[in-house]
Amino acid sequence: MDAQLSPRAREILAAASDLLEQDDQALSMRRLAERVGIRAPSLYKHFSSKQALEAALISEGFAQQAAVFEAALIDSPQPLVAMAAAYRDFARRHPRLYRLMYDRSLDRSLLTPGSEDRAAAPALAALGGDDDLARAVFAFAHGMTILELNDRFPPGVDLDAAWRRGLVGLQASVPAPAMEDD
Amino acid sequence: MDAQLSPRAREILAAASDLLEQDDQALSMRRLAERVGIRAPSLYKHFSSKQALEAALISEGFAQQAAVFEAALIDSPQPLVAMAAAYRDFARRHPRLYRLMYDRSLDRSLLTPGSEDRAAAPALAALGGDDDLARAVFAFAHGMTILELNDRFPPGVDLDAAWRRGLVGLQASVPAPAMEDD
DNA sequence: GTCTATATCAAGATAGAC
DNA sequence: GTCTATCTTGATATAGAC
Repeated sequence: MDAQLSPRAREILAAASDLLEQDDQALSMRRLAERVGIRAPSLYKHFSSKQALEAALISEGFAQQAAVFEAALIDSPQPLVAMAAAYRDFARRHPRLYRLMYDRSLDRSLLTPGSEDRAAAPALAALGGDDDLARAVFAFAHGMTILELNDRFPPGVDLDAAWRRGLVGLQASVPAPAMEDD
Repeated sequence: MDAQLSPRAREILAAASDLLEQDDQALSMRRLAERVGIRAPSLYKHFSSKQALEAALISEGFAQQAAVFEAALIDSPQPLVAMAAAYRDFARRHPRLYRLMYDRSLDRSLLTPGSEDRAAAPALAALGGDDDLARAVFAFAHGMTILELNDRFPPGVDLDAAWRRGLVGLQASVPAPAMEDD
């Protein structure tokens, strides 16, 4: 992944990834430079702008999501359930990256081409190619996830139960996988 | 609503509401003061901080949502469908207020007491008091809404269809309203 | 590819006079 | 309740030397 990045740029990106998860304001060009051991203006030799750097982080995030979703699709007898668990888990492990990826509009011209689609493909496959249903499931998963990150559910509630309830309802209309003898 | 606010504070709040929807960075204390016709430091005689002012905007937003949801609950033969339409409509009419209300954690001690619960109550009633299902429906509605605002669906897709698909699935498990002769 | 120096701009907030 | 003056802090980014 990110084959077009220089080794130095990759080091900077790794440092940015660490910084991002520290706290909401941690990722500034100054702090990133300090972390890397150079001065802030030098960063611009590697990334043309902060936005470009963030786009690289986002592309990496999509690649990570794609990997875990593909694993869920292959390994599990209930791909959608496994994918939902993986979705929530990714966001809880990287909450600020998740926000960076989903809280705003994307300038897709800055992303690694195809990275967003690759993350979405396994879910669409699990849903039998039904686009409307895939959008509804995506919305449900994102809603559960971001509302949890934003503390919008009362403390102590059983979010697993809400996830199950939602997935059961949405999944009712999924065509069953084809049998071997069909 | 907001009975504890002075008339002047209410004027300021109305100006803040206008400014907020102008663009993402429009609501600063300086610009707000200019809009109102005073200097920025004077605002602090009316709101103790920018956060307090934002909390007042958020409380107002919840009150507006409560009003439209209550209307949907009373007027419609399909309250959940009507509420979903009202939910989406509110967010599209006030996209930046909607983001302010839902994009981050809330300091609920700054809100008008009960405003958040009042907005949630009609949906819970429409769902027969099933908390898990209410959370799933809330997550679906928020997800559809915020992903639309963030341009996360391909251009030109039929979002009405995705809304219907989601609501139909989730609603399958809603207990039917009691019949007169039950 | 790194540096120093700097431009440019913006933000929230406080002190104290009137 | 308004003002002026100011504090404090922060940000992204560029120019040009080495």
